[in-house]
Amino acid sequence: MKAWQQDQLELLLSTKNPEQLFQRLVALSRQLDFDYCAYGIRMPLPVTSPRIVMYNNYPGDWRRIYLERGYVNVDPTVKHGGRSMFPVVWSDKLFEPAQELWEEARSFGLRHGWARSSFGNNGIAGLMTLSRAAEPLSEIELRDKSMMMDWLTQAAHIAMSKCLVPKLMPELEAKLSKQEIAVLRWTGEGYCSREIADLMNIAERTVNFHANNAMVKLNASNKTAAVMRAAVLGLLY
Amino acid sequence: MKAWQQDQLELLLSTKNPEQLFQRLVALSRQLDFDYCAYGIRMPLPVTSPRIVMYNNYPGDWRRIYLERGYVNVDPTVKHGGRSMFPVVWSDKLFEPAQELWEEARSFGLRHGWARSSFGNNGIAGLMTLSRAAEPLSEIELRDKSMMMDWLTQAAHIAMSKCLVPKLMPELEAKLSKQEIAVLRWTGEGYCSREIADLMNIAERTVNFHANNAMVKLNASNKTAAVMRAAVLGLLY
DNA sequence: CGAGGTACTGTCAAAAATATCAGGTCCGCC
DNA sequence: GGCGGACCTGATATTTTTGACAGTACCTCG
Repeated sequence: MKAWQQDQLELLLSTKNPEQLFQRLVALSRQLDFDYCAYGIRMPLPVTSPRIVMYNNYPGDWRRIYLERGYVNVDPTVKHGGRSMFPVVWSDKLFEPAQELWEEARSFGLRHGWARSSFGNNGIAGLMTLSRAAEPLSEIELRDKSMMMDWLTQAAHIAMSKCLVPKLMPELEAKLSKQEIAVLRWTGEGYCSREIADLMNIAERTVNFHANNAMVKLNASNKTAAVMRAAVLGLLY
Repeated sequence: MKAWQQDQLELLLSTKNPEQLFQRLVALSRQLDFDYCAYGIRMPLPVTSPRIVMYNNYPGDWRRIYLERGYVNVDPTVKHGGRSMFPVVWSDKLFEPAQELWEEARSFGLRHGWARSSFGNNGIAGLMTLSRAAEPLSEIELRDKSMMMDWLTQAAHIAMSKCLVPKLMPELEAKLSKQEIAVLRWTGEGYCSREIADLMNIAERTVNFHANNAMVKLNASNKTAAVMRAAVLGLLY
């Protein structure tokens, strides 16, 4: 369990293939005495139906059921993770709004678990879940291991993001020029082209020109979409 | 150094006063053998000049100089932190683009340091910096402590965010209705009111009505600003 | 049962954004 | 010395947004 961190993080980051990367996460989870590891990652776009990818080593049947019934939209751990970076331990109370899911999960041996989300500067969100059938998570165990569990969550996020961005989030690779960024910023602040032209001491036509270029680069169909995309992708800071 | 985590995190979270909270961070930094601790937090709005708050226990003169010269806009650790959640160790190479800052910092005893940024689901960014005059950070030290440094970064982010949001980011407290969120989502996707009306099976006027309510709640002067604010604040997921 | 919140709808005129046309300079890099 | 990129500008026609007017319908909670 020693010599984690540096070495392990570099190893994770050097893994190009997401499946292979996930297998390494599973191995690390096992070192922390968790049979199951699940990692879900959500891209920030499109906002109306964010792209979500999930990896886990759950029993095949449970994987299928979870997917088929769209449990991801009900799962209280997912809901919690979306709103808070605070770790949660599975409990009856937590799963109260999703009895069915909870009972079924347990029937597959997913009885005791822990989950924590992570966020990056690019709008990508991740959720790490560690679980097992046998031993409940005691206070003492959490005291001893939570730091490594947190580390694993962070490491997984960084490595998985890096590995999945090129395929799943090509807009993130867009390079906006300084003027384009400035125009998008002011636009997002609510100023109209005319006002921005005054602020930047350029012609209104030029403001629209930059805005248009940004729209093309971000594959957005209008200014509002361009501003939003740039914003959620962290391109404006 | 034991019994960190749970207890400490709860202690940090229970601290309402940011200055007092920071003093606790300083104490924890000391336990990790760092004389200096600095924590900077950046609110996501307004995008044209994000509100930034900094806490540190640096010598008074250095604090003043850093502020006066606007070093925050030049500081390579800040720049790095804004783009990556990866930790960095201070080095000549890192500070190459800001020689002046680097030399002056060292003259104040800020010779060896480490920095790491953190991000939340609400667009708030944080940067933790741990530093000291005497010993350089060795590989071995990092191996032993980096996990706790990471933990401290995360904990500081969560605690500081919670503590500063009410004063610095009131928009974050806005509660948007389902319909308002739906309208903002589609708007951010680039659809115009007419199209959204069809998608949602309501009148165009109603779409505008919801959009307008969202604008009021978010204190935005037009739809574009409303969408952007909701997006960066993580209100659309 | 009334109050308050959410959802929903209508019309009209002014203001802004978008599409599309066609140009120009300045800079660093190969 | 040319080439690509960022930067800058003009005019016009069409679509969209915004703001301000004024309402109805439903549900929940006290």
